[in-house]
Amino acid sequence: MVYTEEAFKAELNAKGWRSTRQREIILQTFQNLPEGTHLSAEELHEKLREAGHNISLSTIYRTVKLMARMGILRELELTEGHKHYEINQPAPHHHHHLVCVKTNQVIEFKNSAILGITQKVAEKYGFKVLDCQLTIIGISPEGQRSIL
Amino acid sequence: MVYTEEAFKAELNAKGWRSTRQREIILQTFQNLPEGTHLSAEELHEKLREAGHNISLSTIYRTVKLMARMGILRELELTEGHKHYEINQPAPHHHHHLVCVKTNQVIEFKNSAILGITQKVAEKYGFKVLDCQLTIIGISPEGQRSIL
DNA sequence: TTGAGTGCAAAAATTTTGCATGCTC
DNA sequence: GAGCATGCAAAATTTTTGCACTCAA
Repeated sequence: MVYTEEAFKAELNAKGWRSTRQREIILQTFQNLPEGTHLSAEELHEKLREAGHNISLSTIYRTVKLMARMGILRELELTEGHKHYEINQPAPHHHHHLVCVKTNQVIEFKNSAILGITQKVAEKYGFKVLDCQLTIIGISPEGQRSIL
Repeated sequence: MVYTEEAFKAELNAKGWRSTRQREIILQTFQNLPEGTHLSAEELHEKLREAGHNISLSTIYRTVKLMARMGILRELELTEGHKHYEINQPAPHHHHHLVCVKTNQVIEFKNSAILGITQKVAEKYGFKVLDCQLTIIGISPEGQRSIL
């Protein structure tokens, strides 16, 4: 899935919002990230600065929230203490997370059954689905071995 | 599932931690909440104060984090902007959440297949499971009707 | 007796907001 | 031209931490 600038603009305009340079850049940045990479607001800010784009943190916060509400980004709250965002990929690339409470490691996994469950539940309640996340919290093999 | 004071103490001691009045009270408070109720640190603080227990916010933050790491509480990050905690119920009571990005409403649902998927994934990676949460983010019927 | 746990206040970290200015529609 | 979006700084919110004191093991 590659959102073209035009499609993005059309979707924004349809809701009365506007296409801006900042929003385009942020979308492109997320689309060019290696699969599974997720960034916090601060990390995105830094990455943009490195690329020569001075976009304020306020705008970043406002934009990622907007894009999450549009279903373009997924908002992840894993173990790092702040929110992370990543591109919301459709079915074959869609993944979920396994999180260790001891080592804080995060493993991604895919499972095709989850989407089916999600669609059935959403249909029952009349929801339009933007994203679904199965997060498994547990203790990794390394964590189980550690003394603490 | 009702954790007795003794079982709680034993589990704490087994890891070198201690059973304290504050920890007992917090556990009891969560256990007496109606099913599906989740509280933020601040809400728990207020609830404890109402019940005549003056436990500092610091202790509350430290305790809920500890209990989440023990698997006694689940840490939820739904839409409210801060973490919420609830008792981690075993299978028949275990539930998941459907969240609307427009109205912020949260619906709980149960699904027995999720635990099976979780166990299979955890086994593959050698994880000991503490909790699993399928969170569906979408737009509720009311949200779809709203103009904004 | 030892050191883990608590409370308090201060600090840190993260996110939101008011307002003047800029830019899209 | 109207009003949504941005940037900046300030504020608000949420969470963590240092330290002296308390209490469980």
